[in-house]
Amino acid sequence: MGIDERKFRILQAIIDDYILTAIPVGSRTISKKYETSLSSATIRNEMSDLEELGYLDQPHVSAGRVPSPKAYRLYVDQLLQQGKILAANQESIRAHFQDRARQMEDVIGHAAQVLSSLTHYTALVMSPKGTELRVRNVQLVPVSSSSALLVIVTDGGIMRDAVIRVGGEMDVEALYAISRMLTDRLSGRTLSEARQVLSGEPEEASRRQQMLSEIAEFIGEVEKQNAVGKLAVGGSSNILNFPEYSDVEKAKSFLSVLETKEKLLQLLEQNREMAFTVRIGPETGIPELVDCSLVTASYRLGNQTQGTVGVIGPTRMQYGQVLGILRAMGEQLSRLLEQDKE
Amino acid sequence: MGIDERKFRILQAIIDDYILTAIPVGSRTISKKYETSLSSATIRNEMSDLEELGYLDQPHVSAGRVPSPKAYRLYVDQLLQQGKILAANQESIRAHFQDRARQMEDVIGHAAQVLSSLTHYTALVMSPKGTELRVRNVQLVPVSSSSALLVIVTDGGIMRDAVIRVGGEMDVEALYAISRMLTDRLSGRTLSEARQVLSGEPEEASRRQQMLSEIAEFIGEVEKQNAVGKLAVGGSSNILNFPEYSDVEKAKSFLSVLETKEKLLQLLEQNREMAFTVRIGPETGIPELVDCSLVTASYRLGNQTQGTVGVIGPTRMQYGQVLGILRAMGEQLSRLLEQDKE
DNA sequence: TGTTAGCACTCGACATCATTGAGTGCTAAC
DNA sequence: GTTAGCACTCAATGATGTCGAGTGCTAACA
Repeated sequence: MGIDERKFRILQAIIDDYILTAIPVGSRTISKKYETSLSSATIRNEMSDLEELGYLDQPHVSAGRVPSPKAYRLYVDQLLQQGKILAANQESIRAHFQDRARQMEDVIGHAAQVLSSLTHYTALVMSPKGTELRVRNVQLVPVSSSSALLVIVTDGGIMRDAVIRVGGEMDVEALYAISRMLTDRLSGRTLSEARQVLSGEPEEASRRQQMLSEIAEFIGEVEKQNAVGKLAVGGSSNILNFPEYSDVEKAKSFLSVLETKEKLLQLLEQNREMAFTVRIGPETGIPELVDCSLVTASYRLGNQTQGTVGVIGPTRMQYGQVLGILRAMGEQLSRLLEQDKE
Repeated sequence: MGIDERKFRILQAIIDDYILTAIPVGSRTISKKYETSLSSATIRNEMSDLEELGYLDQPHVSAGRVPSPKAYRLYVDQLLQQGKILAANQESIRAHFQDRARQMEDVIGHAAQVLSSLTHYTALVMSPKGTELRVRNVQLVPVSSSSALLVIVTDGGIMRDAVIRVGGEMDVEALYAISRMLTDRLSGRTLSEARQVLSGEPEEASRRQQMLSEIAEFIGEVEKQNAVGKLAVGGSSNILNFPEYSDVEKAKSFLSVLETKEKLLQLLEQNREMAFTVRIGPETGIPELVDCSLVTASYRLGNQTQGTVGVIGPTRMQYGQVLGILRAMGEQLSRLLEQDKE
């Protein structure tokens, strides 16, 4: 038994209605609101078939039907295939980024807020990872007589800093000379290459040598920190708008997941190359999120995925709308990166 | 009618019990668990008095009594007066900060996590404000041929950066010269002084002049951004552990407040000079937090308050314990600042 | 004058029970 | 293949009764 066109229409009607109301939908509802040419009895037969096929679940015997993850999957695939994901709200989103924020962290925080208020779901925004960053410039800035600030400029426009102890005093000129030397030696290399270059230095136990190894160590830390992007979460409390989370226990476990950023990052990492991903219920792989869906879109610089924006909500999510908004947001962020790069 | 010693003991017993159980406490409970030498009838008389005095509320006529904010206030004042706030968990907190985090933002985020997991309430940690920062060093680091990264080192060890457009090309040496000039001119000044110095420059429409004014503008932004500290929130979902928030509507409004960081910052700003503050229920001034309390402690560098750590929980909070933990956390953060300063 | 025992009263919490209504599955007729 | 009809199921709702914790008051006691 396959799923013919009429079955599909009915399924779609059920999903649409359930997304709107969160109430199990019965045969009469469909017959009255969507398929007026069919009687409820006919619908019942079809629904019975759809249940057998695994597209519908029945909370209990005398309740209406509820779409299963499999149904949402079909629904979304259809959506994606049709390529109907228009970049909605383009203008309104752009408006939110008028005042150029200088720091990436502000940008992703802001983006998460905007996204959550547009969708009414919980928003996740991941900043660019830094694995492939290349060094452009290295500079030591004197802080006190015995310490200096190490600034590493990379091509991401991103920059990291740390206070490095300079054994004994070292004057401005000396620091400057070292900076030039380091820049010469390291520029164009990735962070891990740079670290290797520094570590490979001959072991002369001089002050300078000690400083270099401290720098190498620091680069290692930066690498580690940057290997995972930063994450901003917006609208965590939005989930409580939905009746499926009026159970406090459920809400709590959901919110707890939001607080462990590692899990979320891992989640956003998967399939990061895809322009869009939709993970429905169990597909998220996180037990606490079994009746949530995660929709993500990537943003890019050139051809390379830089980061991911996503939305988490109940499985009965307004997929079409969310995909549209995510697309717009992704494009906006891509554009932002572009112009930062200049 | 005053509040004699026995009344106070009874009130304290009621508060202690209610903090533990969240169940309105009746006269028999007190007579059995706390004041075994008195009968429940006597306790009842005293409780009746205490209610009349405004220290107790009665949810409904045949229920036990619940402490009013006024009661908590008395309780806490007593606690504070006795100076019994020992820095608890000193060691365990110190252990959490073993691996020195380099960036202030990581530190406050981490602190919020630790604080929330120790107290089981929601934690707030505010980073140092930067109003009174003094410039130590200014450096322009070349990024591309037409832009440079501006790095300003201040005495907070804190540093801000931005990409500045350099009109036309400018070689490394030129940037370096400008950096030295700026450092000479600005070091020792506060940010706002520095901005004034730059803005006061004669209007020569040269490239350099344009760059300087861009720098001045940037300093202005930094000032604005830094005027409010950064805020980290930890354990937002902890509030759901408490029965008073098993009502989803309440939980939602609480969590919504947590998402508007401005309000929280404002809250933490008040009385920032105090070593400790305790705001109970309505005293917070935020309607959504009427049955929450906010306890804060400050951390310092020298004699100056740098930032604030705080805990939000239900009014029936374990004030003693929380104050102890906050104190320890504050001291730990102060120490951290100290050693960063070196 | 303060303390206590006793007692009537109140009221939320909880369990029970009947009612209602939405929805199904099945069958027979169209 | 579609539809009307009907019996059946079951969650939700609301009424009812009981239970128990807790109070306030009074009278007796030390």
